[in-house]
Amino acid sequence: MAGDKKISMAVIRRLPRYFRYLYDLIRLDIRRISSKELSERMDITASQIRQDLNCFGGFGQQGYGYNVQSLYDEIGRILGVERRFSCALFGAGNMGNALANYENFQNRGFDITVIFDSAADKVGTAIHGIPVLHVDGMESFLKSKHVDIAILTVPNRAMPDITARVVKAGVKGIWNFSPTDLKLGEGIVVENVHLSDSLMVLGYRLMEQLREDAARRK
Amino acid sequence: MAGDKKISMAVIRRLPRYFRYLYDLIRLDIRRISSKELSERMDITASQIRQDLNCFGGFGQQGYGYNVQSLYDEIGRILGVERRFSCALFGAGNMGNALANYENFQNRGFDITVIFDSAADKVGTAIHGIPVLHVDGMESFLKSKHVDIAILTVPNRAMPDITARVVKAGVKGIWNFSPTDLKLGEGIVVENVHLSDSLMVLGYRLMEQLREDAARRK
DNA sequence: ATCATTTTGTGATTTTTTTGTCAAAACGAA
DNA sequence: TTCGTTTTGACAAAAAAATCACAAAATGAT
Repeated sequence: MAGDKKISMAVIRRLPRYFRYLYDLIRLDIRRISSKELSERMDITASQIRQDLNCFGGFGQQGYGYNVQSLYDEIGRILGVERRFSCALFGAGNMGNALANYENFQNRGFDITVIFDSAADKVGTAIHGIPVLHVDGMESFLKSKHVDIAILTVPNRAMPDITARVVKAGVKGIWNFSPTDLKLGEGIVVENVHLSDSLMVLGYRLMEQLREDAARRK
Repeated sequence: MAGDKKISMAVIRRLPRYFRYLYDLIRLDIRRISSKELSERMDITASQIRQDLNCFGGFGQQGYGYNVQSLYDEIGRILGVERRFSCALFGAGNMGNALANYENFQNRGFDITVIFDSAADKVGTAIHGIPVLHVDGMESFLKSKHVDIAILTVPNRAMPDITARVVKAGVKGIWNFSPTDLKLGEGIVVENVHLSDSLMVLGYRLMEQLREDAARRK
């Protein structure tokens, strides 16, 4: 049952997907589901589903399956959706703007409380009601207000400086949108969103696919 | 040597990262590098680097290491950076705007040639010089102009319709920014960017880290 | 209440991925 | 050239992840 040996990252990264599918089921008013049926919807094996869920405890019932609502609640609890994190957004450029305006994050428990930038025409304004402050003032801000997560959408060249200062100020989580890989000490959690890497992989796979299509059509 | 047995996705997903590091080395005017030194910079094992690179052929030289420039060129060639893809962006919201304005994608060979939206106040305008057309006209547009990739940043509810139409129009690659998982037939390449999944994983890992910190401090 | 059916949880097995190891190749100093 | 050093490429071993397979539990129809 609820064994407490280290859960692998592969499993963790699948949890949000389960969470989304379960939410869909709730909206469809489906009350129970077997690993088999879920596996068909999600296009993974039933065995994997059972194994994944069992990392956290026996949520299912033999001969019945899983109760959708309570499984949803359990996964939500594991992912900590009820918890709230205070976030500071660095960089009010294109991506920064998009993130600041994206309400879903607030709904998911991530509150962007402040935006830092260095452009004179942005400092003093507000985006989606969130004040934009000059990045020079980050230390004093972070000293008075607790911030859990720094969301980094600053240009590459600014990354080393900003990162070092953010970490020094005690921020423990980083959501990184720059292509830079952050090499940070123990105790800092970094989650990267490398859009250009993703795009390059898409390009590679698409080329491969087109090559395959051409070969078949030959 | 250049064996042609299927390259695993795990390897492919690491290539853009090698590519970035090699570019950094070029800018630092470093001409040659051993797997050992690269492994220290990238924080992976030298063995993995050698194994990864050998999937595509013997780029290195014993006693010398790898020539940075030619390795960079090789990986670029594998990733197809010289190829150009024509892209259509669907959704001129926050994320759509950010992507349309992000010049790096154009530089990487992905040309956004058109933007589709359904909002009356957006249709007819241009974003970053790219015309915004009404989504109703996508079929006729896609019939006359070839489009390789659809970039989807439309609301969830619009996804099923847009996806079906895009695929029907012959688009072969999809860069998906919606939380929806696309279940499409063979021959369509989908690359997902699930921002909220990434954020949830960050939240989970951060919670875990904070718990650990607390335990140590106890 | 009985029993055939469903379906989980779990240990075993297989597959995939990563890491370790070393002979052979190339280097570069003397 | 010669020889000790460096470093790859390839293979072997280990670790991690996914899948299989089945006993045991619960269901639900009769």
